[in-house]
This record gives sequence, C-alpha cells and structure tokens, in this order.
Amino acid sequence: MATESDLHADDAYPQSKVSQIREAARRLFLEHGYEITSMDSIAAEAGVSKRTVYSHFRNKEMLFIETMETMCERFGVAPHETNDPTAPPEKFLCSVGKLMLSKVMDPRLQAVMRTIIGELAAFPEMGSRFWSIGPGNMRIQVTEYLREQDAAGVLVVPDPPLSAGMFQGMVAGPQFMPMIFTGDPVWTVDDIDRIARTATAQFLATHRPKDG
Amino acid sequence: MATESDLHADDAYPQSKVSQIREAARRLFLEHGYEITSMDSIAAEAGVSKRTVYSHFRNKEMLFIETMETMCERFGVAPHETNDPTAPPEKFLCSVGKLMLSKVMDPRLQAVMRTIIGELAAFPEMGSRFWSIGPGNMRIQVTEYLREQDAAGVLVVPDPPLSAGMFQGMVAGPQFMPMIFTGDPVWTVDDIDRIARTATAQFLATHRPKDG
DNA sequence: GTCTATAAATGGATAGAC
DNA sequence: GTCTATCCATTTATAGAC
Repeated sequence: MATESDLHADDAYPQSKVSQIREAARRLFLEHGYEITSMDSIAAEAGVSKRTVYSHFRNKEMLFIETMETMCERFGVAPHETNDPTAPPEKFLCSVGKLMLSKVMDPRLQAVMRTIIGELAAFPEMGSRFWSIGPGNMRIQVTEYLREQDAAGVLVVPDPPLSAGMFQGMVAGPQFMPMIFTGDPVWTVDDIDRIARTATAQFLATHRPKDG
Repeated sequence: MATESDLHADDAYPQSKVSQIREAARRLFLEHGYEITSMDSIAAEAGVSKRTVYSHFRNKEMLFIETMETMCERFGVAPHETNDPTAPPEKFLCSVGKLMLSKVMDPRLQAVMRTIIGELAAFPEMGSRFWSIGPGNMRIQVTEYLREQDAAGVLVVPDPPLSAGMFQGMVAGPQFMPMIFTGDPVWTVDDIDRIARTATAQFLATHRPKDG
C-alpha cells in the first residue's frame, strides 16, 4: 500500500531514518557542496540526531561518495535509453542528440555536475566516474556507430573520435557552457528537437559520401 | 634591474608582502578551492603572519573575489586577441576557433574554471563574470559576425546565436567536456590547428549560399 | 537504534606589542 | 606594517544513557 512519500522516495524503506538521511544529504550536498554542508545540517534536515547519521555512515566522506555515486547511476545513460545502432544515421544521431540535450537541460543533473566539478580536487575519481557513465559513454557509442557506418560505406568518417566529440559539442555545447557558468538557460526543452535536427543535418552534410 | 622573481610576478612590487599573499592565495584557491583553503595556509604559503594578510585584505571572501577577478581579467579575451571581422569566413572562423581551443587547453585556465564552477553556489556573480568576459564574449563576437555575413549574403545563417553556439561547441566541446570532468587531455596543442580547420570547413559546408 | 552531551581540532578574525 | 598570542564559533566524531 503506497503512501504519498513512496512516490518521491528511492529506497526500499522510504520512511526509514536511513533514507531520510540519504535524501537530506542529497539535497544539501547538491545545493551547497561538500565543504559547506555539515553533518549537523544533514542531521537537522533529516530530522534525526547526528549520532544516528554516524550509525549508518562511517563518516562524512563516505556519505558524500555514496550520495554522488547514486546520482551518477541515476543520471547516467540507462540501458533502455541506448539508441538503436541499426537505425539510419538521421534517426540514430537525432535521437542521441535529443538524449544529450535533455540531459544537459535537466536542472537536477546540472546540480550534480556542478557539485562533482567543484569537489574534483578532493574527489578526482568522481569526475571520471561521471564522465564514463554519462557523457563519455554516449560519446563512445557515437564513436563506435560512426566507425561502423564508415566501414559500411554509409558515411565518411576519417576520425571517428573527433567527429563524435564534435557532434556532442555541436548539440550540447551551445547550452552546456553558458548554463554551467551562469545558470541561465539559453534554450528550453521546446527547442531540443529543433537543435538536435539542425546539428544532425549539419553533421551529415559533411559526412555523406560524395557519390551516391 | 630585474631579479629572478620578477619574471614570475604580476605586481608592480614583486617582492612586497602583499604580492606574496596574492600569489599564495592564487595558488591555493586554484588548487584546492575556497572552502578548503584556510587563511592560515595562505599566510604560511606566503611566508607572512596571518595578521599581515588581514591588514591587506578585509576578509577571506574579499581576498578570494579579488583573486578570481584578476584571473578572469587575465584569462578573458584581451583586445589584441580580437579577430578581424573583415576577414573572409574561413580565416575569421578558423582563427576564432584556434583561440577558443587554446583557451580550453590551457591547464591554468582549467583550474580557474573548475574553481569558479565549484564555488558557484556561494559566488554566483563570478560565473557570469567569467562567462561574459571569456567564452560568452567570443560567442557574441561570432554571433555578430555571422549576422553581418548573413546580411551581406556571404553566408546563410537563419539563427546566428544558435550557429555561433554550435560552432563554439564543435570546436571546444570535444576537449572541454572530458577535460573538465576527468582532467585528462584528449588532444594536445599540436591538434589545435587541425581541429579548428575541420570545424570551420564543416561549419561553412552548411552555411554557404546554395548558388554561389 | 536513537538520543543528549561532549571531546578534540580547526578556522576566521582580532588584541596589543614593537 | 608586521609579529605572537588568543578569542570565539563551528565542525567532525565519539561516549554513554536509554
């Protein structure tokens, strides 16, 4: 029998103290960062005592790492989001582009990225983890796709890693760079389709075989 | 008569205590971020007492803001770097592209960007400042250039802001995104010319008038 | 498991001498 | 201007009762 809080919870026991702590840690870490967020504030936000926090998590560092690892998995590229590599280039690239843009435009994911970047000096593995599970994963998928299409003669891609990076930059860059610095969205979700299609068309214009 | 330390100093009085403090603050803030860096550590790194730090700077926040403002100005787009808007598209875009890439590949500027992004929650104006003086400035220059070329009939650019963002993403994105998360360079300065030329060619392929 | 209370250390900022 | 010494608040982490 589902209660209201089940809808927003992520744990098996949504009302348990430990899940309250996890939620509080997530909110505070993502909003203020690692250093500013104190274990006191997490305990207060979760509505438990500080001793309870320490009974579930060894220390602040472990709580932070677990929190961010969960965020990486939640916002990484899920298997069901993987695009069909047998689809024709327009379709494949456009759907990948829309996926990239929707990720970049998600304010929750922006908070995750900012926190990861901000704490990179103290937690360098976290940045690599996020990259490989998220945007890096997508780039590799595009790289492999381009390599195959080149081999099949459907596209002409002399440098697949560079072309994949350029496609990603073309579709995500316009929004990602200003967004990460200013916080202001330049385009909205309504523009996703248009931008992805423009980028795809532009990309294919120079990667189609000359004859045929 | 120049001493050795003059070569690395930026102040009018390179040996002065205040410049030593500035240099120490720069090193520590850029390497570890705002929160982790203590006034004690800055004083120690500068080789002065903490009281001396406070006699030159009101508090930690002011020292940080002054430090990062200096970094923004140093790494922003300088007037002499501004590209010639009367040059033909290949030349203008390629040189702007190379400028963008060289900025993104500079490890010192990467440290600045990471610090700014990391402290965005506490110092939001700093991100806007960096954007407008650096990459945002370049994007505006490209936008204006494309608008003029479109009006002159040299290029076909229905949406200058989007096209400018895409060009910037195409040339800087491949390096910027992985670099900011993993710290690993994908390409080196030797690739700058090739990448900028590739991006320029790709961009122009879809923005040249059909009959022409 | 959960609480109140506290230990131990650190950091921002200042007092007062020279 | 510069130093040593110090105050005060905060923070991580733990002790011990229930």
